Amino acid sequence: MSRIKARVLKGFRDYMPENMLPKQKMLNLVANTFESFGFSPLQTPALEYAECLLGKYGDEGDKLLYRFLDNGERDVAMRYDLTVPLARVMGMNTQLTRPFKRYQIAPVWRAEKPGRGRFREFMQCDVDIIGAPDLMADAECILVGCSVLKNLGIDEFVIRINNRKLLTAMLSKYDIESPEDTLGVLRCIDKLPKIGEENVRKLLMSEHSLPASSVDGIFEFLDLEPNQLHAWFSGHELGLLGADELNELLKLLEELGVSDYVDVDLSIARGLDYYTGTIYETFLKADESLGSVMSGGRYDTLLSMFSGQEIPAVGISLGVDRLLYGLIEMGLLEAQASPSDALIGVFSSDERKLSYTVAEKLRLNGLNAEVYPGVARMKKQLQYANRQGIPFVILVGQSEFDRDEVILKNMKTGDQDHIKIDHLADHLQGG
RNA sequence: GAGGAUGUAGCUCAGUCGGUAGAGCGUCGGUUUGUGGUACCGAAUGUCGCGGGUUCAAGCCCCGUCAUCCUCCCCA
Repeated sequence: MSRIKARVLKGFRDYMPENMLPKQKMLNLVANTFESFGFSPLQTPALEYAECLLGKYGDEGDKLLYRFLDNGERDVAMRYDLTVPLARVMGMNTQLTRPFKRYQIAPVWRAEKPGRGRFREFMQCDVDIIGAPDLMADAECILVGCSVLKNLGIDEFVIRINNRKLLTAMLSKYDIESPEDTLGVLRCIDKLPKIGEENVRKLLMSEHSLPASSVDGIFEFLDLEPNQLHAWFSGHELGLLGADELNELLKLLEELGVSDYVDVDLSIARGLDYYTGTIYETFLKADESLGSVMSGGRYDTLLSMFSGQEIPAVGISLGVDRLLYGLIEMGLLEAQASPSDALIGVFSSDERKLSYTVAEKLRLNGLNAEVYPGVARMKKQLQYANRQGIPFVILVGQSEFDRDEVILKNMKTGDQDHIKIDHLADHLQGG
């Protein structure tokens, strides 16, 4: 039999146990936090009709879809994010009670060129509120995001918020109206923290051939305080609306007690073009170079593509992999090869049933316990526990069992003691 | 998609002037047949990314190709 070369596709990864265990811990906590705010889980198919996804992400986005004909010649594509499938679900289930609050944690696929921290398959984790035009919904998304990070043990982070209406209004003030120009200029402004004001000015003038007066105006806008926005946009309806929205949101966030985590940053733009109002990105102070770990915004027009009517929507999305990386980097989560609290060794075939008895007893007490699957030399069994990072090994032979005892060995310190079987779970739970 | 760098043992890498390969770590075995992680002893391991060319001779030189990493780009 010829051997097949073992390999995975570029941009795709195996998720090994040592990473999956902390990741699942994190995701459980995230899901519980979402549910504590009344968000319900939703699951949608990996594969969608291509037409359901096309035209929602901009021209670039369409090119990044994994798209092909299935065996029945149907034009299909793998989901690119979780927001558009949600919009599709809303279009198919118009009877759903609104506001509809759901969360979804699932992989998405983008046929991008993979790079550092960028993959073709990655996990997204979204919470959205559909059918709530009030800014209270925007504020709630931000509040949930703060709770998630705090529950994960992160306290040093900043959520930068902005409003697309302000950006659109500001650009139209300088006669930048076409979608391509708008996006191009926004993308340019988005680079501000990365490349600095001078370079952004140069880019705006060279690549977008903006007059110096417009560029000056753009930077004047970027330096405005929230309370100056209203005056700056005087007479400009959309701009005034955006200014009011932003200030009202800030007031709400104050009421919710999360203002300390929030910063207004008028240069935040976000890549996807379906955002219509509030937008936000979140950075960990410990490592801002990680990029945004949580972002999103309001998209009041996207749903109309499926339902024919405008349904307001707002949501936030966690960068699961980045967040996990950050948590491990900050020492808040540890890589872990095995979920077991204890390994029960086996001395002989005659004594293995004793090991099974002890293991079952631990499981009934809510502990994770595994019996070594074989009658190997004790050296090998201990070595296995050691390599898997299992903190305790329990040895039980007939002589110990006859006295209702086991040997409990702490693999970190090397200490071992005879423990009554009835007290075993307490010893393990106590650490 | 554009530019740059790198591909040699499971991993990290060395390899001189072209003369068909080496170290450390890891793995396996032993010192301890009911005790790991530290110590000591021993062993196994290669289509030198792939294809072609130059040469008496190529890991090394030339051409092509593929893969990986970095930068630009874009994002989560």
